Amino acid sequence: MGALQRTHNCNELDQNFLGQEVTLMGWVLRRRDHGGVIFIDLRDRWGITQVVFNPEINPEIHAKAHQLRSEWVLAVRGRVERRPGEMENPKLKTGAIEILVDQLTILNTSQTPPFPLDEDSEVSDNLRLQYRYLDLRRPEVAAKLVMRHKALQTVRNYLNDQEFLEIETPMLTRSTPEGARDYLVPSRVHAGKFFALPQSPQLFKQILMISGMDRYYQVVKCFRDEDLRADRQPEFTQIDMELSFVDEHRIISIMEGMVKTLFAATIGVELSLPFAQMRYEEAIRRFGTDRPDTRFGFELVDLTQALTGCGFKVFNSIIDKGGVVKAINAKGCGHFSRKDLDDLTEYASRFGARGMAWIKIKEEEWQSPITKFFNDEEIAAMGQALDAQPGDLILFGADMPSTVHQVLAELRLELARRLDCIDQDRHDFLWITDFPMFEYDEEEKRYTAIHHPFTAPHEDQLELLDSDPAAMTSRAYDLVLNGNEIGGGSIRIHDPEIQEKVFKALGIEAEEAQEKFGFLLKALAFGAPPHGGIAFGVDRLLMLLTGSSSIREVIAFPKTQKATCLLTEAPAPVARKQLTELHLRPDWKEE
RNA sequence: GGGAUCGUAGUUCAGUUUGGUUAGAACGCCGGCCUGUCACGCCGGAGGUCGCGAGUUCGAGUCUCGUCGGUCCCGCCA
Repeated sequence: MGALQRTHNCNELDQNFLGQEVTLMGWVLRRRDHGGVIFIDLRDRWGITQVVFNPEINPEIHAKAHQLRSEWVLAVRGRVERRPGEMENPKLKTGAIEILVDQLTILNTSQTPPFPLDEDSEVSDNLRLQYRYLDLRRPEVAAKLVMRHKALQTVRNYLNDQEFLEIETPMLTRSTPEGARDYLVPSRVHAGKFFALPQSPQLFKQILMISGMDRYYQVVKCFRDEDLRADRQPEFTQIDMELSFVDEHRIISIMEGMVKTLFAATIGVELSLPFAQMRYEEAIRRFGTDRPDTRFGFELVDLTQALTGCGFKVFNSIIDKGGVVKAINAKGCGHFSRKDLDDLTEYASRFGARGMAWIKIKEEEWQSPITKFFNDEEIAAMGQALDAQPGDLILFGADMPSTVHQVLAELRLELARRLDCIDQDRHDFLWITDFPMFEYDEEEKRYTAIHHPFTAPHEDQLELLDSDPAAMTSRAYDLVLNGNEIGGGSIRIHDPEIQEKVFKALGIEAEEAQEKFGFLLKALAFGAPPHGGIAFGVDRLLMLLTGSSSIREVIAFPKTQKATCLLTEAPAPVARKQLTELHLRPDWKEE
C-alpha cells in the first residue's frame, strides 16, 4: 500500500460525491469523542469537512482516532456518505456529507496551540504575531491573504490588458534627499558607502519611460524608516505605475477602470464612474484636509471676515496676527453635556487646539460663554453662514490656518464617529487635484516639495517659480476613499531645464542637484517623453476591502509598533566580524 | 522624543477603587464515562514568577518609582 494521495480539499465535497472513495488531508480543528463514534472536523485552507470514525466499521482505526488532538495533521481515506436524518450542518459548505474513514495516517502531531484557532476569540497581537503561522490557520485571517492575492491578480490582469509591462527595479539603490528617513545598507566592497532601500521606485520608473517602455507597473515593496501607526509599516507594498504620452485625465480614467474592476472582483461592489474630483484648495477650505471623508457633512465655515473687529479678544487678536476663525455646525448636537464638550475640547487639543469655543443654539437664545462678546450683526452673520437652527451646536477653531484646519478636520471625524452617522456601505471615491507645488518648512527655512521634486507644475504658472513659488499648483492627484488616501501620483517634469529650476526653488543648488540627481537630469536630456504615474498603497487598500482596523491584518508577517518582528525576533545583533567586513565600528555597548 | 492604555492559569478576563485568611471564573489541557455530535454531554483533576526590578508597609496582585512588552495617538511619515 503506497502513501495516500490527496484527492479533494476540505471544502468541495457534497451530495454529488456520495459513495466515492476520497482522501483528504488537513488539520484537526475539533474532535467530538463519544466513546463510540468519533467526529473530527478536518480543516485546510479551503474549508472544513467532518470525518467519522465508527468502531463497528473499523475498530483498529477507531482506537487510533481516539488519540487525535487539536492541530494534528492527518490523511484520511474513506467513503463520502450522506449524513443521516436531521444531522446536516447548514453552517458548513460540506455540511450535507461526511467521510466514513477506513484509513488514517497521522502525518504529524502538534503541541497544544497557545491560543484557540477554532473561534474568532480575541487574541492579543503579541501572541498572534509570535505564532503567526498558527494565527494564519484561522479562516478569517487566511481569508484576508486570499483576498490580497485575488486583488493583486485582478490588478495585474487589468494592467497587462492595458499593455503595461511588469518590470523590477533595484532594492539596493542610492539614498536621495527629501522624503522619509532611509533604511541604509552598508557596502562591504566600498568602505564608508551605503545603499538605501527604496522609499519608492520613483526615479527608476521615470527612467523606464525615457527608455521607451511606455507603460510600466510593479507590485513593489517600499521602505521608510519612520514611526509606525495602524496604517503604517516600515515596509509596505505599492502598485506602482508610470505611463508615457499621457496627461492626468488619461491616467485618472485608466485608474478608475482599474479600481472598478478591483472592487467588482474582490467584494462584488459595482462602482459608478467617473469618481468625483476636487481641487486641493476646496478640500482644505471645506474639510480642513486633503483627504476628506465626504460621507457626511459638518463642513468648515469661514467666519474670519464676519468676526473681524468683534468684541471677543481671543478671536480678534488671532485674526490680527493673520489667523482665521472657522466653525462647524454639529447639526442636532445642542444637547451635548458639559462633559461631552470637555471631551471634545481635550480631543481637539491633541491636534494643537489651545481651546475650543462653542455655542449651543437654543430656541430662545444662543447659549455659550462667548455669546456676550458678539453684537446682533455678528450673530446674524454667523447664524446665516452656519445655517444655525435650534438644537445645533457650533464648534469654533481659531488659530493659524493649518492648526484650525487640522483641528476641525479631526473634530468632524470624531463627531461623525460619536454620532455613528457614517454610512458604512458607501464608497466615496474622490480625486484631489491641483496640490500646491511647495510648502515652506519653518525649521529648514526653505521650500519643500508637497508631492516630490519631480512633479510637474502647471505650465501657465512657470514664471511663478522665481517670484512666488508658494502660489504654484502642481499636476499631482491623490485618490481618496472614505477619507483614506489610497493612491497618489503626478505628471512629471520631462524638461531638464524646468527640473533644474524646481531644484533651485527647493534650495537644492545646481552642484548638489548634479551630485544627487545627475543621472536623472542627464537622462531627461536624451529625449524624455511626457510622462506621469501613480502608486496605490496595497496594504491600505486591502485594509479597507477587508474591513480591517490595521494593515497588519492584511500583511502575512507584519511588524509591531516598535518595528520588530515577534516571529523571528528581528532586528537582532550580528557577529562582530560582519560589522568589520562592512567597515562599521560599533559605538553601542556590547552584551 | 512625547501622551494614553493594557499586562493576573495555556487563552480570555474578574479581583486593584478602600493593602489583610488559601488569587477566582469560563474556555482549553489531562484522566474517566458516553454510538450521531458539530461550541457534543456528564464526572473528576492538574495548572499562577499577578510582565520584571526596586521602594513604602507588620503585610503588596492592589500604593509609589523605574523598566520591558502589546496597542492607540502626537511629533515624524504621503
